[in-house]
Amino acid sequence: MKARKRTASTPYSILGLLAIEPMSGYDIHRAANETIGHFWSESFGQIYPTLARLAKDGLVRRVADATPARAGRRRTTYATTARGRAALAAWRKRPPVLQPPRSELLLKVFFCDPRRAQDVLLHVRAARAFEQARRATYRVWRGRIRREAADHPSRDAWLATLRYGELHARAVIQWCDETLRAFAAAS
Amino acid sequence: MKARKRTASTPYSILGLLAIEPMSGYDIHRAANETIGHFWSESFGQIYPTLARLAKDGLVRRVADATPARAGRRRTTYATTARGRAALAAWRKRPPVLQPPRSELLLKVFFCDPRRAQDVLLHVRAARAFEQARRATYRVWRGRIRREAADHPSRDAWLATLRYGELHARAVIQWCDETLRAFAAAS
DNA sequence: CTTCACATGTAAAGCGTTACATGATTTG
DNA sequence: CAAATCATGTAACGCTTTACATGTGAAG
Repeated sequence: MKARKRTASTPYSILGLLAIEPMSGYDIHRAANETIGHFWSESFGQIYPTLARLAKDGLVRRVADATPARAGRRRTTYATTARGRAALAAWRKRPPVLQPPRSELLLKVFFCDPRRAQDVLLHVRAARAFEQARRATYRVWRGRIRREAADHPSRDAWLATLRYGELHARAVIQWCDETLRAFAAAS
Repeated sequence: MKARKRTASTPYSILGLLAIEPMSGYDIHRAANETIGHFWSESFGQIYPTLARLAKDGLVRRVADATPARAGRRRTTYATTARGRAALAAWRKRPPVLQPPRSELLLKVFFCDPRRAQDVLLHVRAARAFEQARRATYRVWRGRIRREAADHPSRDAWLATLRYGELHARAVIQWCDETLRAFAAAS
């Protein structure tokens, strides 16, 4: 009779997406990439088994396809149930578990050999380019939210997570610039 | 004859710390928390088995204790070998694998019910307090590096990772403030 | 004499990705 | 008809944490 672990937020990420709109597993994967991709990710290997479990537990249910498959195999669309939305609300209230941060880039910087700094600065430049590219993505997303979700009740919440991405990208780019300058001066 | 996975950076984080100074497994855990803790973490369950494997592979070796145990069980101190340092240098050159970001806080914000926004804003306030506290830690660390590593060749690299933490904390705090303001205005 | 800090290690379980298997339909 | 896209699902593997097991010496 021990307290089980219950840390996994994968079921809730799925529940949350289905609460916005009924979707198939395939859609969930795409929607995750296109909306919460800068701070969350789910693979098919997680999505399909989790959907099956949620359905068994009565937190989601199969529904008729609103948008039937355009091509390929027959799809299975899921929607949340009242119990599913209640579970989501309860999860939302619980304080988020902050996962230990892990940045291999910073690890390489920390263990950087000053005589071989160029090896690592290459990675810093790549990181800068990556964040710069993401900034462009964020601009696209911002336009999409403004156009397609102008009156949606969750609009402000979506803009807030987007804003996080922008501020994060700005901070990373500034850090890359400062670091590149500091090591250029040193060499 | 397939290409094996080889993603794990745990052995390199250990190798990197041992390259700075010979240490025991217990020390590695503490050093990780006190120097790279804002972007990396290792648990004992990883450290001890990894140390054993690295020793077997000849990348680290047991050495006599420089600082013998002050209390408790006899400790085992490890140092890097030439092969270990070579492996570390090779790893440093490889582009870092960027791990999919996962922020449960942002997930809760994204799936926030606008009518129950207070539930989530509580988490935002906690996150702000957390980052604020970390800022104080960073000030302590900065002083320690200036005092104790003034002439260490890796000084600039260590300051760079510290600077990352500071910029990150600043960005998060700004985001928290903006978000709290936006939702206060809306309610 | 009990508690705390030091110290090492193993076992189990959870989480997550990757690779693989399968298959239908559209597009070139 | 080949390739791309849509779509679902399983199996294997690897990484990491948590819990447990064990034991010592110092401090209060």
